[in-house]
Amino acid sequence: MDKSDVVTGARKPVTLRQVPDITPELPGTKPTLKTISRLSGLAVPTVSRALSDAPDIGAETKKLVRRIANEIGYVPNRAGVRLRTGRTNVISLVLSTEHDMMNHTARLISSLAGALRGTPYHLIMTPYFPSEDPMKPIRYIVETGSADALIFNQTQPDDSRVAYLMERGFPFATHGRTNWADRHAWFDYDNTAFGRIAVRDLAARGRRHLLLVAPPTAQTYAGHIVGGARDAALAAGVRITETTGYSSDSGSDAVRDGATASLTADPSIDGIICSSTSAAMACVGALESCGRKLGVDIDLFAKEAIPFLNLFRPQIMTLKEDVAQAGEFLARAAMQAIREPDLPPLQGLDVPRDLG
Amino acid sequence: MDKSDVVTGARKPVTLRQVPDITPELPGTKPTLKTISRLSGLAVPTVSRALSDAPDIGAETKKLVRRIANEIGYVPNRAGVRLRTGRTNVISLVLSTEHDMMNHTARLISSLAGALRGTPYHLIMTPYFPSEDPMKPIRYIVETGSADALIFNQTQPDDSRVAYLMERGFPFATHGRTNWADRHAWFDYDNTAFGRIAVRDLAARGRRHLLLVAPPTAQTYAGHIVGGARDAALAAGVRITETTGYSSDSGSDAVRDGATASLTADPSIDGIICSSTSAAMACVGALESCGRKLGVDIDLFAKEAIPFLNLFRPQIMTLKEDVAQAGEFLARAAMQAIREPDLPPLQGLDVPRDLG
DNA sequence: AGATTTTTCTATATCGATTTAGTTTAGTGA
DNA sequence: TCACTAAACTAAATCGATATAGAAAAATCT
Repeated sequence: MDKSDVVTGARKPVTLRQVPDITPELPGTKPTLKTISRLSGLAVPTVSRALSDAPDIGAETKKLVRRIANEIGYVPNRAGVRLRTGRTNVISLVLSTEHDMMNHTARLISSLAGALRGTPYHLIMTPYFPSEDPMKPIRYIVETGSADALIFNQTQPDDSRVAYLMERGFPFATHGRTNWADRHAWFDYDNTAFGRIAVRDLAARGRRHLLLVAPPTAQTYAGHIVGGARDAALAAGVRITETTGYSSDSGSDAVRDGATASLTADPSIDGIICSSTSAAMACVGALESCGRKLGVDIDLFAKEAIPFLNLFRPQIMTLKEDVAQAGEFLARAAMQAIREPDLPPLQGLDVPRDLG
Repeated sequence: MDKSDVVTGARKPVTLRQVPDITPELPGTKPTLKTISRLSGLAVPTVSRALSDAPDIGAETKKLVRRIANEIGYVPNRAGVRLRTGRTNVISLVLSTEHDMMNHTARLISSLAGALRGTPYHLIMTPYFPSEDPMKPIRYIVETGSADALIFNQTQPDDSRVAYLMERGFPFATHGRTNWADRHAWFDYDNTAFGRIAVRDLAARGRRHLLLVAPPTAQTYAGHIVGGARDAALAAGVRITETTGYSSDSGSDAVRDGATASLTADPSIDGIICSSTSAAMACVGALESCGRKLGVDIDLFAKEAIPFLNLFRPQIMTLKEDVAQAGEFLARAAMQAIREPDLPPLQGLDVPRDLG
């Protein structure tokens, strides 16, 4: 027996009559709840509640309303919803405009956008410039309520943005972990594994002294790479030199010059580990200018988001970071943080497989 | 004499008294016009009109209202404005998720975002998938009114998106021209000049038979490149072969295979022109696999958004396309299309300077 | 002086959706 | 049969900003 047949003491529900008039009054006018109200003869709030499947609306009524809504192509007005409920249906991707980040970021954007297809959420970009306070865009979004959730990257261990958002209970997901990783949503590439694999594979090729061109130490993942590399170096009995004065984010020229200096200062270096594509290209420039032969008397191990480096030099040893996976995960994590704030936050680690 | 002193027959304006109470009632509550209304003793519409500098509000009143607004950090609620006026303060960048997302688009995004800083406009991304109708996202934005203007690229001569938007009078700006270029806002790289310079520079190096790896013919700029190249080829007396079966957008593998076939089929080819970075890299792969020596018995001329190719192979002849300039221009063009629909649309051409 | 004009402000309605507090109707129990 | 309850609605208020119409006060004109 259908639940809707059990009517015990009830007001007569509306009869499922024919829709009187489908043609909208003004052709250029978008349908609203009022349009459906007029067409169905029901009050506007009834229509609203019917569409949101509220328990105090009759089954036949819901069916009628949904049919009309479908036929006239009703889509809720976002400004109306936002004004009344505060829900924006917007997820903001906050990103640095630093160019180094950009090819990575472009992939992230497209995968985030893809994951939000079919959901009511839109993706907006809130850029900030490396020269200004990273807190600024975050505060702006939270204070103006211009998004339901935030996604951002370049996390630091004691990231002030994360602290701020957790304190306020504002939904967010990060690309990269923090000291409070157990308490918020994140997705991360397993950079510890990257560091470990890099050292192991280089050691397996007989390299004994590795130059590690890591990210700036402020970033959480720099620690991961260094940690993984050190562990593996101990195990394999190889030596590691961490760069000082330049990092994988320093820009091509700085890395090239820095690496050249490092290689000249210590000719025993026979392997390089790079955490970014552009740093890897700069290092190739450096080692070739020092007269070293890649794959012969020195090896280079690098991480990349796009299969590019092996077109550049087939000898480079590479590990792929699947940014598309990150985007898809972060979109889901952000939506869950919005809709189910009490559930444990989604967390995901992309563990690279060593194909070497 | 101050204009505000000329009071000829007027209602007594409000006295510029001290603000009675600055503390907002509930600390977590964002200030609205109502807050300013309460603090100033003025009606809400008066406050609104004062802030928008309406002519029927007294100078002292405006000063008072602005001061309070500043002190309590008033920011207009976007949903309120949007609901009432229909203005979204949003500009949508519509882009394909497939294309050459890596360099080009990423730069475009960051420069667009930069140009919109300090304006009330936000940038949202509306991606579409190559498999689906390019009209779909456009129609969605226009019909749901989710942006005030659109920006998109990959224009075709008789672009249906442009036709649709012009017909409806919806503000937009394109990266790339169309048949109706005189009637809408656009920014374009002068690809005719690119084609011309490429041929001339290759001819100057003694190359006599050039392979042109152009974009898909559907795109407007493909015609420009081909046109420029043909003209210059006539003038210089060199031969041009346009690729068939593959274009600069076909993907690295397809370009590599195609170019290999072309070079094998016609060994007289001693120069290649590429309109994209990835195609250029693929062509290098092809020519090297044919045993040709870049810069010695064959030359390659390519366009790139980021100085990358000369790290890859210093012998590649390159011309730079300044995408940042495009982003900045398109942002301004879109804003003008919104605010001054009757002014002639902004149009800009980036003419490359030949440094060869 | 009285009517008119000007300036400056207020009252009210509105955009679209949703929440809260009723109201109607039909069936139930005594 | 009559109060009582449950179900299924409707009415009114609200979110924040703004457009429109109208009202109050001061200066000007006749």
